[in-house]
Amino acid sequence: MPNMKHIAKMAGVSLGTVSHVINNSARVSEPLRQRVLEAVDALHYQPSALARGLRRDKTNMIGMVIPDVTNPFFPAVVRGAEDTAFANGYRLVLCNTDNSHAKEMEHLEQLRTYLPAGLIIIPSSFGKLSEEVESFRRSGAAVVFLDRMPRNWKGDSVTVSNNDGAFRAVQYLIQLGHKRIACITGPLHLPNAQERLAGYKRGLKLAGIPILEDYVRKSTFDRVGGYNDALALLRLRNRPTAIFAQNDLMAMGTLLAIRELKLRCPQDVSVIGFDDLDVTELMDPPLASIRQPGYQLGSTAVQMLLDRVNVDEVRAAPGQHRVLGTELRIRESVAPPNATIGGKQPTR
Amino acid sequence: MPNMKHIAKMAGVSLGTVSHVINNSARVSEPLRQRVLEAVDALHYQPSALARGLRRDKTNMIGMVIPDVTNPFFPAVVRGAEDTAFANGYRLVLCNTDNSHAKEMEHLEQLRTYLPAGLIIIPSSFGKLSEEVESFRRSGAAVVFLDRMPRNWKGDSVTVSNNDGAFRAVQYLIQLGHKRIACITGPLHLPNAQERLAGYKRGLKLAGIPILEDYVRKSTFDRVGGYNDALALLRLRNRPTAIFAQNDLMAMGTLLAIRELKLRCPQDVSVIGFDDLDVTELMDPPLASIRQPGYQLGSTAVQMLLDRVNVDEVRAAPGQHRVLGTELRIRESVAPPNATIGGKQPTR
DNA sequence: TTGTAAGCGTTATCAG
DNA sequence: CTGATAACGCTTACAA
Repeated sequence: MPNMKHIAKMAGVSLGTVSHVINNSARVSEPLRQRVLEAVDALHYQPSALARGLRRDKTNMIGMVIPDVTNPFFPAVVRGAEDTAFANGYRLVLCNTDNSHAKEMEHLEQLRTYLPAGLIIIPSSFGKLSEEVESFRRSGAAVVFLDRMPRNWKGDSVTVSNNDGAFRAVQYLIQLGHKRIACITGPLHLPNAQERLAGYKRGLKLAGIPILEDYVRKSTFDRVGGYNDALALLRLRNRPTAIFAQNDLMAMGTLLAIRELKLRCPQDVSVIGFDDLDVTELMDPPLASIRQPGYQLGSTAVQMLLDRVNVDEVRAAPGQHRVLGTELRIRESVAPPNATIGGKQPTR
Repeated sequence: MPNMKHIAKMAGVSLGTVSHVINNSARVSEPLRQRVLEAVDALHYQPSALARGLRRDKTNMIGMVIPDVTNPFFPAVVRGAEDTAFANGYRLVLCNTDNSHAKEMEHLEQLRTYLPAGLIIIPSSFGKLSEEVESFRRSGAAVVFLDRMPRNWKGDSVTVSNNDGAFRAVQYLIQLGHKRIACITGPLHLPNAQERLAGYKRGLKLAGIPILEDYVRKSTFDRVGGYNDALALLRLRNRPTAIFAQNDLMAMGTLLAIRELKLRCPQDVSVIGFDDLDVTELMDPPLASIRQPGYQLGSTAVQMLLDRVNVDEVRAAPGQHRVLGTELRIRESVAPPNATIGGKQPTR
């Protein structure tokens, strides 16, 4: 592969001049500039990102740490981040933590040694994380937390209005006449799960409906979790008439559990999710959900990160917490309790 | 951040010795070894991946180029790749090409300057691609094509039995009594789309059913594409009784088109997809599909790549073409033509 | 077994 | 405006 020396020789100039031309770091006379550019073109020269990074103490990579690409909510986020990063000349290094603290830490330690320009992280644990994240900042990388963050985080973050979204979901169910409303939560050490739970409770409280312990099931943010905890809920003597699942994957598990028990959704049980994945409208029944702007979450995170890295006024500014809105999407998986749906055949 | 010099000073040894301890590249006396290790621990030292890569002419990154994480088939592949890479100490750099040749090339050019150990690519174009890929190999990176590859590619690849999968889908439809079977294809410059089309035609031919041009719609591998071309098919005077969509996203679009025209699936039109995404069983109606082993595709690709990089016997071996099997998954979206489904209410 | 030093491909400083 | 030259942090002959 050609390097700067080759270019310099071919163009008959010094190394420094080549560098200056490539980086516009000093005025170079037009004839020399041209010769350099021609050589670059002729040899298909691309500067070594490694050497450059080593020298500059910073690369054009952005580390992105997420729990699991396989959860359909995250790809949209990743895509938003990737697009914005790419448009600005940055590259994304994707890391799956698989919800494991150990994996998360290992990824971070490794990532740091590449001197990325920044780090975007959807954390799945909060133990020694802050410490590790601190050393990213010390090494000059900008850090943005996405979707969730440690309690005491003072830096940049982008999240969604979890509490509000959950609140409105519950409010809508109540408005339909539901009183026995259950909630399947994500792992409660995750702030977003907590916030959604808080929103759920707020909704019930406001309507004067007592919060039953049995109706709150701590689960995992996946289909299996939703399935298992929905089964448990549906087997209660005092079965809920509506279930709010804290994400769509769990809502899907809930639908499966409802089928399993030969119940019907929404006639016997209403279900509402959170995320509003693309497939919700195609489901049986179409799943009501709280929409989260995944793509925007990712692209906003990268934008904030790059501003902090490149914009002088922002570099030293205090941490920004950006909160994006959520939106209730009503679909056929919710109905009044014990409703016979007018004009519609029961779905299977 | 601490570097090797710090460790050397702290342990009272030379730079070279530290390096030897860290890489096990030479026998170092136990006492020195211990002192080095202690210093490493005390300072939380991590070698700079940039410096190391620059010196070794190779990093522990694997570039992964895919069309779009947002297509739910790819995350499984990415996840399989990520897991296997991580387990072997490698990191994945993810690049979305958005099905654009330009983006693809730009990603590749940039990627190469990081001297990745390898490249896994699901190509979305084939123009100057081979050329660029060649320079990866010259720079010492192993390259594995995934899911599709250029005609003349002689290196490693992992694909699935596209032709066979499509063939069996069509065969099944025919067996149910269908004669008017349409096919919505992906972009035909993509080999996998071609193969699936060939499998479709093979199935029809074998049954002596003529292949109608009107029944083959060249589309794009997304929901909108499926929707539009399904609409066109469903408006034909001689409407097909079954539609084979070359991926699940297009099959979903097809279901939407069917609803739009107030037809019913499967009573009026049977639909079968390709991919077998996780959500298929929850759809309305549950979507029949050809299963592709996404995760395995990704993990196999990384495995092949690492073998070529690290295993002496493999390094110089001729390119391997691994083909993974597909599997027909029957679900309620297919039925005999004009069937009144016994005991079931028509779905909506 | 351990230390020394060259060099990987850049950038940045400093003379000229 | 241009050219030497010293880092950046590491690996790897080679010398001691």
